[in-house]
This record gives sequence, C-alpha cells and structure tokens, in this order.
Amino acid sequence: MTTLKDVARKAKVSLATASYVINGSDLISQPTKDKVLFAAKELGYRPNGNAKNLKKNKNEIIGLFLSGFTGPFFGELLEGIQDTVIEKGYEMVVCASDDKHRLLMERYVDGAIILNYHIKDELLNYLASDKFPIVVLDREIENPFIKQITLPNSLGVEHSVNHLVELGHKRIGFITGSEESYDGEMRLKGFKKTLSQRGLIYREIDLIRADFTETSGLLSMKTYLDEHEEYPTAFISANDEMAMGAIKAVQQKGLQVPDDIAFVGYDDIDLSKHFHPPLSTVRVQKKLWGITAAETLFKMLDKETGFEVEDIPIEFIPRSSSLKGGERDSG
Amino acid sequence: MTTLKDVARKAKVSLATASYVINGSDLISQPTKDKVLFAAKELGYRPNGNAKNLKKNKNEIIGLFLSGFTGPFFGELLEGIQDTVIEKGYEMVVCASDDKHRLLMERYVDGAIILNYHIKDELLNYLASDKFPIVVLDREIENPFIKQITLPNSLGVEHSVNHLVELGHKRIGFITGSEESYDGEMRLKGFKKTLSQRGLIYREIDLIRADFTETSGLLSMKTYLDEHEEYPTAFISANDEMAMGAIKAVQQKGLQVPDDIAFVGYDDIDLSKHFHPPLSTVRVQKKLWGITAAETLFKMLDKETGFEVEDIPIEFIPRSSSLKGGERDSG
DNA sequence: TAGTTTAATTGAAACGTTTCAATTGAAAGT
DNA sequence: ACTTTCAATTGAAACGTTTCAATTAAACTA
Repeated sequence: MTTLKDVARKAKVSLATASYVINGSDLISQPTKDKVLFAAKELGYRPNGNAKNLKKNKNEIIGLFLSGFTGPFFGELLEGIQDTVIEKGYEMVVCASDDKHRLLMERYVDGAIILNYHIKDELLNYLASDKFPIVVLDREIENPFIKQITLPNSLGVEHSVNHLVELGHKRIGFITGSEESYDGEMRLKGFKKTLSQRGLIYREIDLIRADFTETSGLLSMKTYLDEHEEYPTAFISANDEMAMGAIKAVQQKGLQVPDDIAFVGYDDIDLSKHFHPPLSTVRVQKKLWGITAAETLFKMLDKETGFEVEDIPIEFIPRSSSLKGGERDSG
Repeated sequence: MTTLKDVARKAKVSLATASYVINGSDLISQPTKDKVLFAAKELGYRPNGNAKNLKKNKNEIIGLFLSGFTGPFFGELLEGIQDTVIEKGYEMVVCASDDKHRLLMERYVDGAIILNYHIKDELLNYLASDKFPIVVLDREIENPFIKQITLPNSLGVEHSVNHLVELGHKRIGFITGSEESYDGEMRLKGFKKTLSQRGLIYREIDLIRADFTETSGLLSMKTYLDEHEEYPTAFISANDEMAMGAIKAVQQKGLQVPDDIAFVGYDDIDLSKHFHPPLSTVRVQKKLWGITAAETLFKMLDKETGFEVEDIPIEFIPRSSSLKGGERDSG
C-alpha cells in the first residue's frame, strides 16, 4: 500500500512537506503542492486513518449503538443525529452488537449514543469519561459523563388516557412491545399510573404484548378477540404500527372502530393520518430527539458545562380512531 | 488515558508481556497473567484500536455504505450482513454519506458493501484492490476487485406482468419510486421489456412516480385518480408499501380491488399477506441478499478465487389483490 | 557435570502519520 | 556588507500497539 513516504519520495520532498500538503497547509509553495498532489494521485495514495488518528488522538467519528436493525428506531431519529454530526464535520457510524462491543471498547469513536439494551450500565460507567462522553436514549443513569435524552413517554400516555376517559371509556386496554424497550416500558408505566389517577383499575388481562410491528399488532389482537368474550371499549398502543395492525384485526372481525373499540397510538408516524380511520396518537418529534442527542454529545466533547437539556416536546393528536361522529373535529 | 505501558509498569512486567496477556497468548504463566489483568482492571485500561490496527494492518471491520437511513433498505438486508459479519468475528458499521466518504477513503474498514448512489463508479474503481475488496448492491461495474450482488428485478416483474396478462389485463400501469434507486429502475425496465414482449404498449401516462413509502403511494394514486377519467385495469408497484398505499387510495375512491383495479407489489414484506385484500407480490429474500453480499466479501478477503455468486431466488406469490373470485387459490 | 531442551520473559523495531523545532536561503533593512 | 526578517522546507520524535528475535532461568538428558 502506498504511504505518505512513497508520495514524498516520488515528489522529491520530505515527509513533513508531503504531510502538510495533504492536509492543505498554506505554508507550502504552490509548485511544491502541485508536485506532491500529482505524485499522490499517480500512486493512488490513501491516507491511513489509523495512523492519523493515533497521532492526533481523535477520530472525529461518533458512534450510534443500536440493539439491532429492525424495530422502530430508524428513519427520523437517525437522520437527526446524522445531520448534526455532519454539520460538525464529524462522521457517524451505526453499529449493533450484543456482546463484544468492540467498537465501543477500543476507542474507534470519540463519543457514543446508546440505544441498545444489551449494553449494561456497568459497562457505560466504566467507559464514560471526560474524553469519552456518552448520551443514552434508553435508560436513566447517574454519571457526570453520561447524559440522558429520554422521551416524555409517561406524559404522552397520560394525555391519551385522559382523552379516552373524558370520552367516557371505563375499561381501557394496552398494547405493548418487548420488555426490552425502555420507551415501551415507560409508556406502559405511564398508562398504569394515569389509570389509577383517574380511578380506573389496571387489568393484566387487557395487556397485549406484541413486538412493535404492524403484523404483530394484527396477529395478537386477532388472538385476543378470539380468546375473549368481553373486551375493553378502547385500547392504547405503545406505537402506531401495532395500533394499525390491531385495528385491522378488529375490522376483520366485523367490529367498528371507534364505535365498538376506540384506539389511540403513539408516535404519529407519517401514515397515521392517512389510515382508515385516521389514527389518534401522540406526536413525537423523533428527528428533534436525534438532533438533541447529537448536540448534547458535542457540547460534552467541547467541555461545555452547566447546560440544560431541553425536553423533547410531544403533542396529543385526536383523530377518528377514537372520536365518534359528533366529537370528531380533525383528520 | 491509560496505555499498555502503564499497565506493564504497574504489573512490573515488560510491555511485550503485557501485550501477550491482553491478547490471551498462552506463552505466559498464570501468575503473570493474573498480575497484568489485575493491573489492567485497576487502571481501567482500554486498548487503543488505532494503534492496534495500525500495527496489524487490519481492522476486522466491514462497512456498509448507504445513501441514507430512510427508505426500503433496512431490516432483513442489514440483518443478513450483520449475522454473517459477526460469525466471521468481524464487526459491521453502517454509515451514510453524500460527499466526503471519509470512512471509505481512510481505510477504517477492511472491505465495503455499497448501496449508495452518491458514490461514483470512478471512486469505487479507485479504491478497490486486492487488499480492499468491494461488493456493490446497486450497480453493475467491471472490476476484478468489485463483485456485484444484484437482485433479479427484471425477472420478478416479468412474472408479475405475465400473471396479469394471463388474467386478461391489457392496460397495465406501474408505480415506481425515485430514479436514484437501481432496483426500482431495473424493475421499471423489466416492466417495459415484458410489456413489449407480450405485445402490449407502454404508456408514459400510466407511470406513477412516488418515493417507495406507503404514504407516497396513497397520495400519488389519489392524485392520479383525480386527474384521469380512464385508468389501467391493473398496476404493478415497485414495492409492496406503495402498492398498499395505492390500494387504499383506490378503495377510498369507492372502487374495488381487484375487480376495478388489480394490484401486484414487490418484495413480499411481512404485512402483505395480512393486508386487505392480501397482496400479490414477488417474494425476495432480502436477508439472503445480505448474507450473500457479506459472504462474497469475505471470500474476496480470503483471496478465494474462481467462485460463482449465486443469484438471489425470487418467487411470484399470487394473492387476492390480483385474483378475482374464481381464480383465487391462496391467502 | 556439562550440554541441551524447554518455558517464560523481554528489548527493540516497526506500523504511517503529525507537528514541533530547527535549518536553509533569499529578500529586505540599515 | 552585515544583520534581520520571513517563507519554505526538513529532521526527528511521538502516538500505542504487536511481534520477531534474543535472553534468561529452570529442567532435563546422558
């Protein structure tokens, strides 16, 4: 492989000069620059990132660590992070791992954003430092070098429950995903809490566990309806996809939404307003979540201190999946 | 930051010994191992990947380069690659970039899988070598160090067209996504080709351009129906999501699927068989695609030669979105 | 006992850069 | 003509590892 030394030799300059040219220093005269650049092109020179980063002691890469590549994570959140990272002149890499976490351990990245339940708090506490700040999206953790940017999940579900209670619902079910999802569990927690605040009782029997996909929502609601004679007059789902699946199951059973069963989702994904019936939901600005996470990480890298992380705003969006005829106001 | 030298000093052994211990060599006696490991833990030692990789001249990371984090790419494909990479003891990183491609340029990865139309053929030809093999998923390119693993897109659409022609359809429309998608364009190409093979004519007016999302399928079909008095009796979509969106638009217009307009999708995503009506489609094993891509890359890294890359199999799945009453056979 | 094998440890070079400090040579100032 | 200034270039150390070859010490062998 061609090294900078080869380039220098070919251009008949010193290694130092070649390095300055490659890095665009303006100490070097134009003729010399041309010679070096020409030699580099001729030889097909590519800088060795490892050598460079070893010397400079930074990689200008930040890492996003996910538990996997399926699930409700992609899209806006990643875009938000990516945009911010690029704007700062850094690169972002995303990786998924469940045991070794080599990329995290061996300092390939200058900072990390974590959304991966496989990674233990203990490991994060071990890794986080002055030089290696971490932002977590999926847990709460007490450490000066770790900041958490979590969604106001509980608050969102509180809106949903209140909405349904005000419409007169007395028995409300909940559709959740895997227990490994922090957001999912927090939404469920908010559900239980608000139910009791409003004087309703939480029934284990009305909790449906699916896996955040539309298909799983459809299948598990189908099963639920087959196995139960009586059911809630409303369900809240931990995300929109499962709500849509569940609504399909209900409709396929010949029941009406919202008349027989009302539904409220979570996230306000693109499709929700076009769904039939349009889905009541809680809007979450996931892109803003990503932006906030990345900006926080950069503040930590810049040793900024004493800043406050703003909450990610949410908004309840009532639509026809929970509003009957007269109550309906929007689509 | 703690270095191996610090660990060695604390354990009162040489740097070489410390290195052997950290790397699990069995040349070292147990008591020495214990001393070193203890010191490493005490000091919170983390290996420096840059130094290590510089010396070893390999990173054991392969990179997947995407054009962005939205779109039809995620899920199975990534899982297939990830599983294979992990099995080989490597790590995978995924990154998206549109101009600098630093991670690609500066040898952070030992090989690359490309699904990113922003990256020019020219750059790939420049980069690919003996030591740096590349697999492309989104183009055809002639280079001994670049292998292409493309889907049999044209063949899949050929099945769809034949199916519809045999059902008597004479005017068939097509819903496609962005021109930047290789797969999308190949599907469209296969559509045009098969149409003419079957003696039908391709009409520009019956080509709907959306962006691969369900929402875009819905909106653009809605627009299409509003603006046209007459329309095809069948549509083929470049993916299932857009087909579902389009079907919803048709149904919202009060028309019947498949009686007024029949639909065939592409990909056979999870949801297609549960859709109402179940969607005819072409099954593509995207996970196998990912596995094949990664395995091919590893063969190149291992300097295996003369192997043939198998095609990714496809299968036409007829369902009710194109089969009327009597013809129907599956769900 | 002296020679040979084996196991455990170590010294030092190398990987490919960056960058400080030093050197050169020419132009400018007096 | 002699110093000073400045721009351009260079030598060399350093970054944190790995690993070859060499060394030491202990354990056999005949």
